[in-house]
Amino acid sequence: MGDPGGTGPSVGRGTPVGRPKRPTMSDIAARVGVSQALVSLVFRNQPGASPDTRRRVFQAAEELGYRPDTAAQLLRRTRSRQLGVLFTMRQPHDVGIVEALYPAARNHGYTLVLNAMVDTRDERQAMDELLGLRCEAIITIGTTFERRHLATDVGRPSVVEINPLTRAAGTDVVRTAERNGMRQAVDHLVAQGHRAIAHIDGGAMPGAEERRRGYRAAMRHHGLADHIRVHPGDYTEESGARVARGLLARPELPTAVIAGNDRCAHGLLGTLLRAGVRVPDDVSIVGYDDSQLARLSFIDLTSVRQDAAEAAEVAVRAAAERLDEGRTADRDIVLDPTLVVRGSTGPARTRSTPDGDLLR
Amino acid sequence: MGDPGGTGPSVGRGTPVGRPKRPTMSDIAARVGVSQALVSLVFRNQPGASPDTRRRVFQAAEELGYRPDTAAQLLRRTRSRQLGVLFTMRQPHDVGIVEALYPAARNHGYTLVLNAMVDTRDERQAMDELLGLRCEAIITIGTTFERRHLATDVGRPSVVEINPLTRAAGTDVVRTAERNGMRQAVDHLVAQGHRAIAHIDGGAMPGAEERRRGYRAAMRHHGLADHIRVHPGDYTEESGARVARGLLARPELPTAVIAGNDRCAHGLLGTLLRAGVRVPDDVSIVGYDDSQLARLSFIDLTSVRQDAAEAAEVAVRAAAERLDEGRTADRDIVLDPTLVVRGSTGPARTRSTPDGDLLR
DNA sequence: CAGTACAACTAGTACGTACAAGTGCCACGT
DNA sequence: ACGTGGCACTTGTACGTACTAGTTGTACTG
Repeated sequence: MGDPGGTGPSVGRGTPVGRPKRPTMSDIAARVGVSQALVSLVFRNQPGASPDTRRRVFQAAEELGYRPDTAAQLLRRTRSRQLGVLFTMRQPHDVGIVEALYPAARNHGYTLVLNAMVDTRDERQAMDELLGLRCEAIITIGTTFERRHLATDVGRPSVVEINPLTRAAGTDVVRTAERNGMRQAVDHLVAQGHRAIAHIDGGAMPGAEERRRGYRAAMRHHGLADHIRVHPGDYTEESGARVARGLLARPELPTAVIAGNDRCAHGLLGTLLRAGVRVPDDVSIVGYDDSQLARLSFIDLTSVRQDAAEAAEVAVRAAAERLDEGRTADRDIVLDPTLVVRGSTGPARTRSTPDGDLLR
Repeated sequence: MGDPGGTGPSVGRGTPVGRPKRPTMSDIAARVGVSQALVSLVFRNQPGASPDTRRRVFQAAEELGYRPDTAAQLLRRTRSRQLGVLFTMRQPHDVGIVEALYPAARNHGYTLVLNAMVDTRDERQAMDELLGLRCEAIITIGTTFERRHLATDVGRPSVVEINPLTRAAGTDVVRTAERNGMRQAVDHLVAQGHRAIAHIDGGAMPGAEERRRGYRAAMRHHGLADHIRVHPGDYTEESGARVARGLLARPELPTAVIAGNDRCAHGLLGTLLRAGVRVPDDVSIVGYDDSQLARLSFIDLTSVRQDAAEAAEVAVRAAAERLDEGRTADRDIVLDPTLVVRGSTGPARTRSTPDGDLLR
């Protein structure tokens, strides 16, 4: 703490022990008998070197075990063409987005620099590292991006937020039409005869508030305002499990539950199954994200799909627009989700208890 | 492909559009009225600047929104003190190790550079990026590290492999005493009266072969050679699900199954539960890794714990020994796992079918 | 045959920082 | 008065690459 230089063993502080220094372009140049500048040309694949020379340069590079020095390249280049990615590794859907970012970035001629947010490092620190590496733009995934992290406006990078917690001015946002997604989920359940449809919300997690509102609106639209039940939760399995235990303690289960995300749905599903509740015969469950979890054969979750590849592509394009085309106005990009129906939803059960509700 | 310079829109190729260049140490120096070298001293927290000057430097830095340029630092410094991490984001246990690496690296005065292996990028490419960033050592987690990726021995970085697929010469290895872990798992089950204990192996995944052998040895040790059943699988949920379906199709289930890892156990558990099999009453299940999955209340998996924090700490220390203390001999560090008993294992069921086997 | 165009190259410098080797100044001791 | 030592600071250079502005040599044009 408060030790920018880092604290460590003093032994060997000066030079990595016994490590020969790596070959540079000049070494290659000397070996081939040309200038360093020409070697640089060859590696950048630019005109100005004969085919024969190119071959010899590549061969010498191979023989010497040459690797371009990214630090030097970054320092010298006018553009770094690097995009920083701030993300968490614990949400399967976020991981999917990161994976999709690689090809998307490549398509636009950019390189990614990952920076995971883990408990032991705060957002500020992660951000600093990315900026230190000259990232031209930062893409955040599902994080609380705080604008104050950027000390001043001088040299401030572009920021694109995917599914952000809160929307900040001066940034582009790529988000899902949560209202639409919730509407599809409720429509689907209602079409199957469900009326008592509960929702486990995501509390203060990204997108949770809109999903909550979307759920309420969709329920009202179907004249089911009286059946609105929002159970507080978050985006973890345990929140789903906790709500499940709460529901089991009551005399009557809802016939369907829409979870805040797939992990939450997983916890709900697992806990209900353990308690002998049949899914979807007794209770239908809908998840959110359509992450890999939802697709597992024994989970087989109906889920609101957010297309990770599309979000990634759109986010990179937004960054490219700012960097390459000079756009300065903020963009708010809303992607439409799609309900993917699987085995966790089915027709509403006929209530067996003497209750006023009728089937359908 | 074959376009090292990257292909992208030609617009704005030269300079990020409308972006003022970031402040440097010289800017701070000019503002405070000192030399750039002194500013450098201040940031490195080295002696040679008066308290008053330090304060003014920091203040000017704040006002200008200065951020140190990592590229320039890397280029100039004799040591980068960076460790590259090659990992996959799909195994919860591996994610746990990555998280634990951050504090471990900090303790030894190192910084981490992450590089995720995703389907769209091969190992070779990821490796090159890390080396380009001057990482002094590479830590791989559960990957097939191929030595040929390092073109020559010149400037070759140290490599520490955590749970590698195959052991390569010239690298340090941090691995788990799989035999020991399997022994504990089998001992535990046998103590509960189990005899028909099956194993779903991890196929060609890291550590799988040793776990398989450990299982066989432990079974033989208990005189249960006749009950050895190895079902081929891998480290995914679906492999566990597949084996579950296979088991269900047979007349008799084993009374216990040891899965190759937690994800596999999860698939097994989920599929069995769905089929009405009670766990642990009908079948006991043991996982491997003790990842977050195992700890979920509705999964509650008895699992062989590999301590991620310990593995991370030991791996960083191994790298530091080579880099700071000049060790050159390979080290093979074996960590002992611990069985964590949870609710997925219990006493063996009494067979209800007319079968020669007796209880216990 | 002079002039020109082009391919194939080289020289020189800048990027932002770290580090080695100074320089000036003041307090101190004798 | 003179040296001595330490503090606070500066100068100069190097890191490895990219990019601009040349400089050759050769073939081609009219």
